[in-house]
Amino acid sequence: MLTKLQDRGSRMTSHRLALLRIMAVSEGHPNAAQLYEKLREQFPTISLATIYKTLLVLKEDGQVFEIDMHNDSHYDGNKPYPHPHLICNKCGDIIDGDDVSFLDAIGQEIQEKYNFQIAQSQLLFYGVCQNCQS
Amino acid sequence: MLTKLQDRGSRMTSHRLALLRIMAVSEGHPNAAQLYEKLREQFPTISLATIYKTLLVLKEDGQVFEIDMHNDSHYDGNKPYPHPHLICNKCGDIIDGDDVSFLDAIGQEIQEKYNFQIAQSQLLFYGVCQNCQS
DNA sequence: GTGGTATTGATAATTATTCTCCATAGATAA
DNA sequence: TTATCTATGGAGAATAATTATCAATACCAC
Repeated sequence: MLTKLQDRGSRMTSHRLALLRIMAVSEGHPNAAQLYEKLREQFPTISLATIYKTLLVLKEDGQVFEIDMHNDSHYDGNKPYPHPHLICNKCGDIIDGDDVSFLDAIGQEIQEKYNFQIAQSQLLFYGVCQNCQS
Repeated sequence: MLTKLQDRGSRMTSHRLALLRIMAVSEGHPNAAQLYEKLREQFPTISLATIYKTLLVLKEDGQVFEIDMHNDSHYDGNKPYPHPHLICNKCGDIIDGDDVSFLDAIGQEIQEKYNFQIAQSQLLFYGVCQNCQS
């Protein structure tokens, strides 16, 4: 993971390593502010701007996926490959929708019908999650 | 369309009618600023806040669909039912991806596998459109 | 170690969207 | 038609996430 960064002329710093670790370990989908709070425990002088800059680098690297929600992006570092996200309107939880087939099928269909070269996708389903239904 | 509004206790005004007409007629997917410019031709004193307020009402009514792009929402008034949007990274065009099957299949799969009640969806595919490939 | 350069932190700037508040216009009933 | 009640409109301020600026610092190849 760090070789990928260095190949692009980027440097591996303690901040970036820590952010990568948090993204890889944490189960959730934090936003910039939440990452900021977590990193401040280890690096009390870290700036919010640094979070955004680091996330930008990691996004370009494909190591982190941005879930572009309305005026509040969240980030997925566990599974940076394209997959749907299920967002609960009640508890706000973001559930990873891997295990969903048809994705390749949809991609292929769009490619053929519209002659559109897909580079990335953002599939968000809003609704009510299992826990909030009871 | 206007009865729908009135049922909810909303009033049909000349501004709203004009905005509905523009949304229904125009082929594109304008954002708030673009709608503001178009409406200013007819109503020079209209405010940008009015655009946002009207769009909010129409969204709640289901007459307009919000394409929630990064810090710049665009709106779809032609086909307010859920369908994918193909966004070209080169020319910025937004293409309607109706005619795409598998959507119901994906919805059903998510419903079953995750026991998730889908209320709305936002399916964005980023890439290169047909025109920009040549 | 040293030097060149990417990164950092503090803060200002930007930008889309929302809020506030009062004036006005639309609907309803007499 | 007129009076009245309430939703809507306009102007500008306020909000909040994100980005830009820039001097100081830390990383890494040599």
